[in-house]
Amino acid sequence: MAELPKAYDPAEVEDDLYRDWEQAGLFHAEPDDPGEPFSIVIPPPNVTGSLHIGHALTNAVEDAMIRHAKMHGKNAVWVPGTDHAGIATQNVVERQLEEEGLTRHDLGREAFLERVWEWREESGGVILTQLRKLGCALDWEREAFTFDEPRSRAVREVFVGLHEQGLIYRGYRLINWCPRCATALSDIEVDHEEVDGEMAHFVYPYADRDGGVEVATTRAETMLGDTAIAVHPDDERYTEMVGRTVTHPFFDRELPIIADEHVDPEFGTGAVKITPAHDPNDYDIGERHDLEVIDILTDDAVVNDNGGPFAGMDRFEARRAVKEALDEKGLLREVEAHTHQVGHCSRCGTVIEPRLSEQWFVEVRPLADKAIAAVHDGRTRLIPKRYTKPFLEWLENLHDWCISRQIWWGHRIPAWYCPDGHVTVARDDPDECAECGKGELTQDEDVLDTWFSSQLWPFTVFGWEAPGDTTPELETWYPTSILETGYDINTFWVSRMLMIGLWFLDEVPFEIVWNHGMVRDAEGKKMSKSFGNVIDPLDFIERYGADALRFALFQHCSPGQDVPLAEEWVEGGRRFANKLWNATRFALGTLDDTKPGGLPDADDLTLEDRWILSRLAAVRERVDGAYERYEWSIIAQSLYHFAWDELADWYLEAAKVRLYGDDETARQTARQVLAYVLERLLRLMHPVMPFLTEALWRALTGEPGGERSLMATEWPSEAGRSDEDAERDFAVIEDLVTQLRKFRSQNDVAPSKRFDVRLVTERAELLDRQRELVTSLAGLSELEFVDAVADDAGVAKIVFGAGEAYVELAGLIDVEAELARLEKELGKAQDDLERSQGKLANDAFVENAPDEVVQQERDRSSELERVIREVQEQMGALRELA
RNA sequence: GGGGUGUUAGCUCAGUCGGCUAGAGCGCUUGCUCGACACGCAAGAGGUCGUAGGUUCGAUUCCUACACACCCCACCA
Repeated sequence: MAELPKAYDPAEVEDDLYRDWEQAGLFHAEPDDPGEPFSIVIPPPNVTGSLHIGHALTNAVEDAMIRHAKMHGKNAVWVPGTDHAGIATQNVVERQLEEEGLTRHDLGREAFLERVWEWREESGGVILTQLRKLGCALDWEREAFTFDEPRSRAVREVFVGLHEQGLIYRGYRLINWCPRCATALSDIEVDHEEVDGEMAHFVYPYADRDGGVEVATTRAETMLGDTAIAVHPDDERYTEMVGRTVTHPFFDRELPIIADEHVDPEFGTGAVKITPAHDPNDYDIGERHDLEVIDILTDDAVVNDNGGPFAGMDRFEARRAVKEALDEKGLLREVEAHTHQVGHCSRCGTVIEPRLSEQWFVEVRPLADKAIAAVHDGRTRLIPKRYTKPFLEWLENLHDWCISRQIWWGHRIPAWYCPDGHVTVARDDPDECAECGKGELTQDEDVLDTWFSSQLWPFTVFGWEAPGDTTPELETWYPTSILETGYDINTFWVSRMLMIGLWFLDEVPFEIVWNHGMVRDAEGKKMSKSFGNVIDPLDFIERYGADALRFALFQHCSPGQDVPLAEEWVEGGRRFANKLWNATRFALGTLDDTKPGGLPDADDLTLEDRWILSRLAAVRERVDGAYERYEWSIIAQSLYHFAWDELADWYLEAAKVRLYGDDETARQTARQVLAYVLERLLRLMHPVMPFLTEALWRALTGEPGGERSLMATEWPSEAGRSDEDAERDFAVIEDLVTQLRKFRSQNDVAPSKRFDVRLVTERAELLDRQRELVTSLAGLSELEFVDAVADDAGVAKIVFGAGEAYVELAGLIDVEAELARLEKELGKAQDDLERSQGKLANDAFVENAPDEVVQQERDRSSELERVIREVQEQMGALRELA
């Protein structure tokens, strides 16, 4: 094998390795492949997107799961694909048009859609290419798109099916309207944010007497659509007013005062203005009392003709104008500051307008009930468990789902209207009205919520297009083994997949929902463009390597916990990769032609061999356990600790005695053990750092790659060998060596300077056998075992767990030089102390400086006093010696 | 308003069933070109485990209350 370069250069190997795996078919699986089925479907990223750090986390984790499963001999498949992401994608293309000074309406529906498809063809696949950079073992032959032909057929089938079952209906309802996107949204596409606003109080004058009813509102302009005043039925203040009317200040309209349980008498004046067209509660009240509904806004939230003198004003402009007009009429009472929650469009941030509108809905209750049952009886489990409760509560309180969107990019609603207004919902485009037989049908202009198609993902990717469909893929891989995703889309996506999967396939789409956290910056803050703390994973991959990024993510990733990420962590990942690279380089330089294989005869194993094999068994067990619980941080940290601290720092150093010695048998034993341990470690690490381990494994084993890749090897389920005796004995060595090194460091004995040690120890027999090891690791010349050593100023006594070590100081320490050094140290400390005490003696300082600063100075003084005492003691001892 | 999470070293986090001297990375200090690695080696400093109680032989770990921080959900104008 060619010699490895001195440092690991990820860019040099990553792309080639990926291509090699792919060409060898290691990413691909067929239903009839051997092994227990294991499947994951990728949370399809938006075609618009480019890889962000959240994708990197999800996909690194899923990749590790897939590689782990494959190494366990499972028939593992990971299906890639993208989401057409209705509004998000449409917005992107609309923004492009804007730069050309165009709107989608200038192009018209067809040309616009062509344009979006074009754009998707050009740049829509970028994100998938980026996933390759991360190392993802995705089965590219199975790539799917939520808006491709097979998926579209399934969407249509599901829509028509639910409609036939009466679970999809069209109706006038109050929905969330985004005036910028000009479309309806579902409840969860609205983000509530606290906003500082105003609560305006004003009076509706009674129609038939003096005075009036005071009401309060944060959205004054809605009063243009008010059609009643409501009070609580038991509110005595208003009892006699119920049934009377007030007059509208701007219109020739009388509003009845009605009684409704919904009103909270404690809040405000206890009287509420009712705007059925623009407030969900008011709408319900309007239904109960059969109130008139007056819509006062246009699609883009401008006051319409119903707003009389305010028509043409933007809603916020109208808000001010209405208040002014009320004030002029002497009806405005007070305007108080009021912070409240305001809904914003989750796609563009525009303030949402509740609005009455005709839309398509899914009646979710029956579907949700099935999902609830599945979670209750454990057919689907959420990890961590704590997400279960909010998940269930959400399902229990679910309102019907508004699925129609007034945009163009998406699955067109398969409903047609005849001139008489009859509705035909059909699997195939109809020629005539199902009700009256008339032709000249026009299709509904709207498209479906993007989540309506992505909810079908876990089975449409396996070929499901209609109820009853079965394919080998479905039979093998559905339900999927695990659904891994951020907790932020449990409601958007996970819940809907669960509901619809149960409804149409009568089976949960996944047994486990494993939630990772959100990637944060180094301070634990949310990453956002406005903060400027966004990390670009591709940039990091380029600079540090995919494995370094992956490792940094894994290190902090445990169920449900947010993952802090900073450049230093990724740098740490690269350092670790480099460490392993160099450990392997060392091995290659010393192994000669020895390839990894089995272990030598147990009789030939030395203490350090038995120890590292035992540690290997331990880390393997720990990693296996952590995999069962998906505790990535434990997996990463255990591997790190084993590879760096135990293998590199201790075992390699210990093995050098034999590897560089001249006992051929011993050398061969060391080589075999080293090759064995390293090879097993690379396997254990492969799911976490696939590129690095693959490159090193090929160098180590001489295997050619392709089908004979590390990726295709078996998980080392039996690696290592537990050995308590070896662990206990090696701990004695570690302890002694560490204490001796400490002595060396504290006394400034040069690392190259060897010295003699006499030991008084209960483990003389062990240490005598391991004399060479100890001497080598601690840099000793002689090791002598004695029964006792008399107290003597010239001898240092070093205590360790199994006894004491004694070192002659004479000749070891350069007394003069050491005294000079200490003299200098003492001088500096005394100067510092003098200055510090001077400060403290200064009353002005003590009086005026902040308490903590004064305290700091006091602490400093006493610390300096302590240092001075210690240095003086040391100098005393040294003088005695000289 | 409801629900949840967290509070451990300067920073970011581990800490499995309550039990040896509470760990890691980064940062910091000191010394080292020791035949893999200065992307390194060795040694070190640094923690009243948020506060107050309780259970226990023993609590960072379990319970209660409180404080602070963060997150999610929610149609009180």
